[in-house]
Amino acid sequence: MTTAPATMRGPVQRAIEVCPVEVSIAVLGGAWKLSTVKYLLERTHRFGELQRRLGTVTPRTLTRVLRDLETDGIVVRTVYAEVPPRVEYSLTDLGRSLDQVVGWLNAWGDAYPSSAG
Amino acid sequence: MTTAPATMRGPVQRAIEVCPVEVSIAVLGGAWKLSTVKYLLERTHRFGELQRRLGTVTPRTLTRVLRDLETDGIVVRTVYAEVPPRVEYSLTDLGRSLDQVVGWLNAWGDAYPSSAG
DNA sequence: CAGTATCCTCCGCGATACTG
DNA sequence: CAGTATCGCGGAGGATACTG
Repeated sequence: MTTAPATMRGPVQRAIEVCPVEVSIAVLGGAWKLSTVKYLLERTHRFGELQRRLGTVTPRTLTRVLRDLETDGIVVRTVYAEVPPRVEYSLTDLGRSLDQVVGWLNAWGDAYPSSAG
Repeated sequence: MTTAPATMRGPVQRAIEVCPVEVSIAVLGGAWKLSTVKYLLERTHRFGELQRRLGTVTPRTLTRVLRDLETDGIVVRTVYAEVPPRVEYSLTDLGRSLDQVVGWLNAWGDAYPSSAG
């Protein structure tokens, strides 16, 4: 129904054997992934935009993050045949279905350190 | 207010510099962590119980997972001076505050593969 | 029962430099 | 602008064996 991954990444496959929450972590865990989704929930972004908003991510890492999210059916990559090159990243239906989840995790992470000293 | 970590693990510290969602991932990301929390939301568990319910986790890994969750203020470890030894793991207030999050992630992960082939 | 001790492998992620 | 190419390190997580 929603957008579906063509091939399944290893970590995701293995997670399915364990528990649904492990599937979520296999897809969304790892640095920069949820931050990227969070920005894409806001609006479509270009590669450089994402890089600047994320702050300290390297191009290589951001590329892999976006490729993973694309493989997992979260992100769609659109290339425009222009000069200079323009590539836009947006969310699939499945990606947009993360709206609530991202909201909760953002709120929980935001409240987290306040309980510490 | 809720239970607070005494010391802060490196990944969590670094995540704070980036985005609240990265904090959540720093605490909850990684294999077995959310599954463990999910079972502990159900009720208190002993070490061996958790190991059996998780299925294929090694003792070494489960120990580290539980120590991390303890350091991060999610889990409480209670040792009973008995023979044979008995150790029980339960959630802190902060850990219990993950109820909703775990529910969402479990539901999302459960629906995830159905959209694929 | 509830872990430790050792060892080892994979790969996530960063640093740096280069390109169509 | 939007990446790729190379290199390297640290740490997550498994395999196996042992212990208070």
